[in-house]
Amino acid sequence: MPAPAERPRRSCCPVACTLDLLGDRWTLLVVRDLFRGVDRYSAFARSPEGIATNILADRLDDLVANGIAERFVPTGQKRARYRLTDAGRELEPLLRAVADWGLKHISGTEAKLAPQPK
Amino acid sequence: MPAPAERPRRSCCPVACTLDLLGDRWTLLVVRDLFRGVDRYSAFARSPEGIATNILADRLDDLVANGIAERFVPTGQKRARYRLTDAGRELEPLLRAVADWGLKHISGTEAKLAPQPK
DNA sequence: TTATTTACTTGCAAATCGCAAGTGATAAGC
DNA sequence: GCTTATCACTTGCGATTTGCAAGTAAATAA
Repeated sequence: MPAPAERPRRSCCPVACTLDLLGDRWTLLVVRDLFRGVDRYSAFARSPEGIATNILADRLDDLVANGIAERFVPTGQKRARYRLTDAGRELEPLLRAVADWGLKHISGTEAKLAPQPK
Repeated sequence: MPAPAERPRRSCCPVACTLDLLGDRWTLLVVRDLFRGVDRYSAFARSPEGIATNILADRLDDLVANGIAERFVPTGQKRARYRLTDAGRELEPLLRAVADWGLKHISGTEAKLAPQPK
């Protein structure tokens, strides 16, 4: 039972609807990792924030269900990987705005966000 | 006991830290209303998403505690009002990015965000 | 002076979170 | 080829948070 998933829409406001998909403490961190090129389950789990594995599984499912990320298995391999969809990639300005605000207004924050190395 | 309040910081990532303050389903909607000039408790509660009053009280407290909004009582009046601080006003690009993404990628969303009519 | 509204608070059940501990498949080492 | 470690999850469960409904005291309106 995922958290930011298919709930009844609260209003037709684009802010409210986007928050229905991304509005929680973890989803955007997974998206941030996807932007950094993280693509394996265990790698997301190793991020410094220490997401619990059940939550990670939920969030990845949500992101896939909502068309922001996709799960795939590279040919010749067996283990799953994740990558951003086009819609997911278009979250970059949003993510950047979040990072910029944090850098400016929360002391002790450090930049590290880089565009996908590839 | 507010939700997105003074928790131990999860990491020094500006995205994570910003999410510690704004990462839930309601906080940014209250900020959106503040941008629209909504300033009274009852008016926030009347927004179409229908925030529960206990949650509204919590979120307003959080926003004030985190320096994003401030509570004030106009001279000659008795009832409280709320307004954005400078830091809060600088959330505009973030809010706009959230709205833009929703408008583009979630069907049925309608724009309405306008700069504070002042 | 009485009735409304406003700005909250309180109680409580249901949903979600976060931790710890599995589990079975895959890959690595010998 | 066999053993061991890693990976991608799932499960259980207590603690926290949510969301609904109802209540309250102060302020404003009638």
